[in-house]
Amino acid sequence: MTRGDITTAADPTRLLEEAFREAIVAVLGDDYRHVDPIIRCSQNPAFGDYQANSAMSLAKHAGLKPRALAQQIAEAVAKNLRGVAETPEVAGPGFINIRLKAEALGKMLEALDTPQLGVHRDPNPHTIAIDLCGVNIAKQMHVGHLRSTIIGDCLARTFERIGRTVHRENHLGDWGLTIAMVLWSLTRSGDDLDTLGLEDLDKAYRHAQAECRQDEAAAAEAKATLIKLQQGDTETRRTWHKIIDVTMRAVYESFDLLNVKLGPNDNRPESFYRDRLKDVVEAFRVSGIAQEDQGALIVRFPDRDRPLILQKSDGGYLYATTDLAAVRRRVQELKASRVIYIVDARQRDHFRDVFDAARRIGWDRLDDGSRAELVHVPFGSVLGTDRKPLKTRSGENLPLRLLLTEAIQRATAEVRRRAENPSAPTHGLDDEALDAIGKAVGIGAVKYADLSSDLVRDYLFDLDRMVSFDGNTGPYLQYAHARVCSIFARAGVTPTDPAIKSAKLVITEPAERSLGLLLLRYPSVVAEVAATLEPHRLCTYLYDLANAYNTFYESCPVLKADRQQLRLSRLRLCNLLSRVLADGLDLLGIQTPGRM
RNA sequence: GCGCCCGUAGCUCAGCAGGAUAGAGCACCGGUUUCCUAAACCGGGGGUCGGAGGUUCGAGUCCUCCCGGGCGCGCCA
Repeated sequence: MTRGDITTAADPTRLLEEAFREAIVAVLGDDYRHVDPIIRCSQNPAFGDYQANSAMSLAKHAGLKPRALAQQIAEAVAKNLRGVAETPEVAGPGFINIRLKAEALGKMLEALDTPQLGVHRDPNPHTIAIDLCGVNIAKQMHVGHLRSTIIGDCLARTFERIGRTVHRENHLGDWGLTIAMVLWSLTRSGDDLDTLGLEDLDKAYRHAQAECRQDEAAAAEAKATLIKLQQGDTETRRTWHKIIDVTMRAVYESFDLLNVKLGPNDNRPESFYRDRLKDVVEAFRVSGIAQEDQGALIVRFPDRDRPLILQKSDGGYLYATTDLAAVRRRVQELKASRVIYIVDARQRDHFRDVFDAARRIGWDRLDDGSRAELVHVPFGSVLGTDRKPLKTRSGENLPLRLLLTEAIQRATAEVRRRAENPSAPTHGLDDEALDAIGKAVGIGAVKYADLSSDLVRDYLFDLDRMVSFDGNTGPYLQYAHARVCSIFARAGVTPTDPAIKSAKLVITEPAERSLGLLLLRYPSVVAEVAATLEPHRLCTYLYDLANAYNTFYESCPVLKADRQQLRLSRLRLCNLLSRVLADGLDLLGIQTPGRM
């Protein structure tokens, strides 16, 4: 490995790709310089650590026999990989299997053992905007906001981890007729606004909505209130600010409880765009992209019946109008090359229309002429164990607080139960400490359950399963991490001890090897999540990693290793593992208590 | 009616821009260990990957049709 390999030194896949590309060129000629060598991790250890799968398709293209070509590539690549891998072997229809030398594996792991943990920096200088959370003023947060917030925060952390600047855009619903209905309802009732809580606002919201639906006079009053709000009437504005304060105070508490990196600076409410809506509509009108139809202004698309409505026949604007204003700002002012919407899958059609309209008018174009990627990350509903969307008995959305409180209670109960074991490191901790751990575990459980399967699928909110310390759960991962911490406590050394930090990593046992190979995949997994916007890939990886660690720990003595060199090597490996685990969990927004 | 999404073990889910005999967890059955270790680890049974065609050297993965479930569809957000 040369000096120039500093970034790839810890990433065998990249190293192998290079080596194979050269080998392919050596065998087939320069025309093949840009083919993908198709390097994959082997599923089965019997086939080595990695495999190159390109020979089969290349053979067809070049008119050669697959196995014969594979043999030639294998021979050519052997030279490039001297010192790194054993002699590559051809198997099956033309797979080339590669097994890393233990020595090289140790070196790569040492190269991974940096503060960056080998994660590559994304050189793209543009920012990324993530539309997430989207709470409504005067409404409690419910399960629908949960997913958007958790997923958005996770993706934001991932992008920040690879060096991108992220704008978290909390597109608050603080404007429009629904808000006006609440304001009207509150002024009429004459309640003391200073004593109002979010539950009261929530109630007013529902009552006002029901009343306006049935009673035309009420609807007219609400509309009048909207006009007062729009015209800046002092009293109305005062009430408006008040309900925003009350709502957001509770929302910030939820953010804090959830351990998401969101705050007042991330608020970009609908009202922020209110002065821009006229321009949006005008731009579409003068460009001819939008047309009048039955008194409304709409955009038609050649490939679908459904039009996008920009302006109602009464002159009012719609949420599509605001969304277009937001796209424009995010690309042109925030300079985002990716604008990502974390919104319920049911709004797929809406975003398709909005994005297509934005592209047609060119609002996805950046200064340098490139086009920003507008992408909707759709997620499924949260279902109860009865397979129906989570609702309260009265059929309303389940408040987030209720749901989180129960998760925390369950987790805390389990933490306490385990603390009764005299050999548990948590034994004898006071209530406050145990509660703090229970909170981290409960929230971690909810988040992991949310992030660990394909986002578009509906997921079952099953507390029994998600709070369990066994299986593919948040607590299992946190537990694996805590166990590593406890080794160091027992060893009486800190992970930063120079003897550990500088120890040579020696890979001997199979379990050690599997763990090492898995650790080396971390940088590419992070990159993969950033590319695909699929956090569950990271979850699966971390779960495999925790499993590999538990197996290693079972079969490889650490503190009682028979040689001092091996002991230090394994301690260093443990430390590396714990940091990768903690780093990965942090990307998921999950905390890692030292004991649990 | 039009459109979108989903269908993998009893249950909950993976399956990495098609690659070797389809993998986990839970549950079930059996074993090891009480250990440097916080009860963890190892093994087993269980699948015509919704169905039928097609493309390919190779399909759970791509294409077409069908079945089943969910969701959306002009002035709410």
